[in-house]
Amino acid sequence: MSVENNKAKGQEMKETEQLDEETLFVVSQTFKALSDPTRIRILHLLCEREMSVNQIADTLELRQSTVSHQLRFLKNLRLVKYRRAGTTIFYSHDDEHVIDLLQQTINHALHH
Amino acid sequence: MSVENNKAKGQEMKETEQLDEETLFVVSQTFKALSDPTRIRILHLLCEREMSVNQIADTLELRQSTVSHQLRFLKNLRLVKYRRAGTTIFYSHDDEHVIDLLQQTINHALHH
DNA sequence: TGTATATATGAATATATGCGCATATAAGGA
DNA sequence: TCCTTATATGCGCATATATTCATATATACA
Repeated sequence: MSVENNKAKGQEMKETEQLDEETLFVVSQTFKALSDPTRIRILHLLCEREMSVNQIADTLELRQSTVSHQLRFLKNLRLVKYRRAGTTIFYSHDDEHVIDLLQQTINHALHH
Repeated sequence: MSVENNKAKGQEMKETEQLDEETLFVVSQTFKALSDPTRIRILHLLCEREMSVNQIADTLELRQSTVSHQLRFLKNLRLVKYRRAGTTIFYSHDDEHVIDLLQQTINHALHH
């Protein structure tokens, strides 16, 4: 968790200072989550409302296993959460910051 | 390339509407550029000032060829630009939006 | 032209990633 | 309990990616 660097001091990162490994890992993981078209489509769907695995698969025309695999990926990074209702599991987004990054970038791309 | 979607109308993306392929591609490429620790370190360096290939390699303790390969990647996405000075080539960032995404995410990671 | 320095590039390799199939698990109902 | 539905997961394949080595290119200068 803590390292022998600037983060320990709890202050702003100075410009030239190098990033500590943990920060580098977290940042790269965050962007990696958003670097795959399938995951982007899933997260974009979940921006608006929770959906079951099959609903997502049907909507995006993906195999159930593909969706499940990617949801596990997103769940491990705590970008989505879920609730069970009988045999159905509803997923929803769980990281406002990441959703924000996604929306910003989508809007930026749409407006050239 | 084009789909029966909303972007054609040139209006804001409605919530549930699906992303067209081109937008999906641009967005995923953008995040992919930021998903690698080496590229993050390079871009983070270039946030402050322009640097030559060797300066980057020395600072980050990377091989010259590694830096050069990644700079080509970033250059192809127009995230960096360069200027030549003799035999030395100075690189600098060239996409404020992407630098913004990076800074946001670094700060978010640093402040938990 | 020849040498030195800086950068770029191609090929090879190792690793990571995304997907699909088949199957396992879990919950609900007859 | 058996059957059905919904979801999760292990494995393997194909492909993508990052890095390194060796070498090519480019510029400056003697």
